[in-house]
Amino acid sequence: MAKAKIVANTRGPVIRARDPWAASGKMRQLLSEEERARLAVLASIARFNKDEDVYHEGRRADAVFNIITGVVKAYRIAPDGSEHITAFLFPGDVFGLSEEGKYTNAAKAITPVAAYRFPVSALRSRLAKDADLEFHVICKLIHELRETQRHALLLARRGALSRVAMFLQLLENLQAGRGERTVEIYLPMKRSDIGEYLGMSLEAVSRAFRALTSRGIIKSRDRRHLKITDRNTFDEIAGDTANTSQTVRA
Amino acid sequence: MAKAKIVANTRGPVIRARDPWAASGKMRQLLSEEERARLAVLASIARFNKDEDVYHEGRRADAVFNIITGVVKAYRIAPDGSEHITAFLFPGDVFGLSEEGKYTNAAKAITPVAAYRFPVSALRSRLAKDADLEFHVICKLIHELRETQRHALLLARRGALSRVAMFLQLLENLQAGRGERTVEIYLPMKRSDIGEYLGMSLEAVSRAFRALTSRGIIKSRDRRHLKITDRNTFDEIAGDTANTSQTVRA
DNA sequence: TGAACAATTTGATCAGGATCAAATTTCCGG
DNA sequence: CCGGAAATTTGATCCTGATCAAATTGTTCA
Repeated sequence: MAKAKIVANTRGPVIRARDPWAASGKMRQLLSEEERARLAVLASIARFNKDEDVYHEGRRADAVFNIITGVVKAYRIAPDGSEHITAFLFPGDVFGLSEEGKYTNAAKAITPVAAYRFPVSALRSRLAKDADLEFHVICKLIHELRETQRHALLLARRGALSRVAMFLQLLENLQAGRGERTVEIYLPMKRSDIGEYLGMSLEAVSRAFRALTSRGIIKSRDRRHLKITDRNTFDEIAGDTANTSQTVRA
Repeated sequence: MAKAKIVANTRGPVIRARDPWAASGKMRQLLSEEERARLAVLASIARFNKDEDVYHEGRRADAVFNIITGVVKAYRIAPDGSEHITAFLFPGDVFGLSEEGKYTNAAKAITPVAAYRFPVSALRSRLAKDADLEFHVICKLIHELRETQRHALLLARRGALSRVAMFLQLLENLQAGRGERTVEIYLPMKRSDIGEYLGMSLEAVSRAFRALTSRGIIKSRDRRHLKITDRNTFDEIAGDTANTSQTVRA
């Protein structure tokens, strides 16, 4: 388990929300200022170094995290030792929801990370008492569900270029949504991480980048910064199969 | 849009829940009898023939469905005309949650289907007033999120056998969870549907089945019924990378 | 019951990636 | 600023699954 330095309850954590309805184009906060305040009292701040574990599988899940700065990867180790990445988590993202007191995956900071830490028990009883807050959480979950389905959609896509392009699209949306209008896309993760997320080899990822570059579709400043130079072809390759579905079991 | 025969409010719909915490082994109902009763008054019953649309993309999302019997596939049509299946929906499953008044995917019955139909407006105001019920919905959503992430995991898996095996595992869990302890796995969907769900060609699906059969790992009675004859090798091939992660953005 | 069509299986070819190897570049600690 | 380790790129070969075709089997309905 991470030996995170818990920095005590300072002022209220500002749970900055990405637009939960991004697809609709409107920039809306998930939680109101007041709602955030209601949760604020529960949190403390934790910091993690690059490559430090936030928590790992099987660990008792006693807290939920909300990233302030940095990037985290959520992953699982397969019995054969290989690892699979289920998600990249960016500022604003919440993670660590557990099922029955155990984390079912591991999380590791891939850059220095600061995050709010919510004890799960407190959170639960708080939610139970606040219907309004709860409703927003539901909206959030539905949104997340959609994102995950998008990931599945991405994985179903054959063709390395398609996958990588769609991945870049995803990153771009994520960053644009948070107001980082730098035109440039930032890739905090390693090629091998991308490969695992996309279900392909790191070499294939590398080649896909080169292919996109040589075709003049993207242009990279260094290994972690690039911009899209040919929007049309890019979107075409990414397939742009827009949305996903919403389904729940009762 | 489906011209579903709405069969009016009969008695209360029994929202039969699959175990929301299946992984923990305990068989728990998502909603209590009483909670179900609270939702019951909102629903009517709709029936669909095999191959009939339940709803389709872009349609105003005025209702949520809860399957009583039959199987539904949720899918999207890509701009290039190809379709991708995002989920198979079985009895007990709820679907049709919309984002902003529009369905973002299509749903079609692949067998005759009966389902409860909940007008979305009524549902929403009901939920807003019932914190307890809402909490369970959250649990449900988290569960669904987990399932979807499992789907993503499945898609990331390379190797046709792995994918198909994992798919069968998924079906088995689903059916076992509902108490159908027939040992036999039932496949209500076409090979091409499976292929789309798994992101591979229908021929590859067919070959994977044959491969598993000739290796003595599964044995099929007919095209829609099979059982696993070699559990060990099966699990090994399926990779059994158990669980997934839980992540939400705030 | 058979014609017509849908679904599935099987075959053969081919391309995209995986994999193994090696050369470069980047990153860090000292 | 240097040396070593890690990350990335590049190369070459091989294999899996996509694709195109055709043969079977199943299903539906007159």
